[in-house]
Amino acid sequence: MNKVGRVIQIDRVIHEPVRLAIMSSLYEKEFADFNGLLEEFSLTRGNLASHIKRLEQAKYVEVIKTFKDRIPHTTYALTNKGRKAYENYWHLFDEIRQNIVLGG
Amino acid sequence: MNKVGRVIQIDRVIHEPVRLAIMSSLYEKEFADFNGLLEEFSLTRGNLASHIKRLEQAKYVEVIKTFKDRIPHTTYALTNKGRKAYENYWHLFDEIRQNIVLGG
DNA sequence: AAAACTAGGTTTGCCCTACAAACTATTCTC
DNA sequence: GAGAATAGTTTGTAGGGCAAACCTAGTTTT
Repeated sequence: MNKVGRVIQIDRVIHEPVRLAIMSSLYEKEFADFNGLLEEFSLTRGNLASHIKRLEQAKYVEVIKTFKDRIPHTTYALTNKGRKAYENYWHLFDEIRQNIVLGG
Repeated sequence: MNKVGRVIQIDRVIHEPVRLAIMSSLYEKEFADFNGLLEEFSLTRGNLASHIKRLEQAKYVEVIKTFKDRIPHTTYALTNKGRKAYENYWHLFDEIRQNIVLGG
């Protein structure tokens, strides 16, 4: 293993704590809605919306808009890409933890 | 478990990838020197110095200045506080991973 | 002793991002 | 149409990472 020039290549989209928590939540529960996440993580609406937007742009999360009792209801779920990225993130972290990391 | 107002309380000092890599390296090897880290992670001197400064300010890392063949040689090591913070960081991450997180 | 080199920084300037607060758009109820 | 709720977008600010330039103390070379 070449020690020279190892590069830290962590996925910054996922690495941000709020987004990591959202991804983690979605990974386990399959679905989550806007107000649920809002309450769960004590965020402002704007802040939550912008984090989700970031995850959408990375194609990690898809948005499902429905109506529930005639009230708009937005639900989120991981895409396949998001699921893979999330798994890969943890995989990389295991390697960092064992110090066998990072790139080559 | 109260779901309202869970807070994401990740230690940002450690969470930054470069610093996480440095901490990880020190956790395993006990010691590391400036030029070793420089080479290991492909950083500029200024960038590395500023990350280490950050870790020093948090009292996670201590600096050991010696001379090696009359050439100054700076070595770094984790403090007890740093060691604990590092372990705690991973502990929190395990909880995030299992989604049993975060505060409460 | 002057020049050049080395280790280990500090300073400067740029750019990106998180965040709160304010504002907006859409659809519902009355 | 007025008012309320959801789900955003926009704006402004503060903080942080980064490279490049500069700095300082000591060492070696000439």
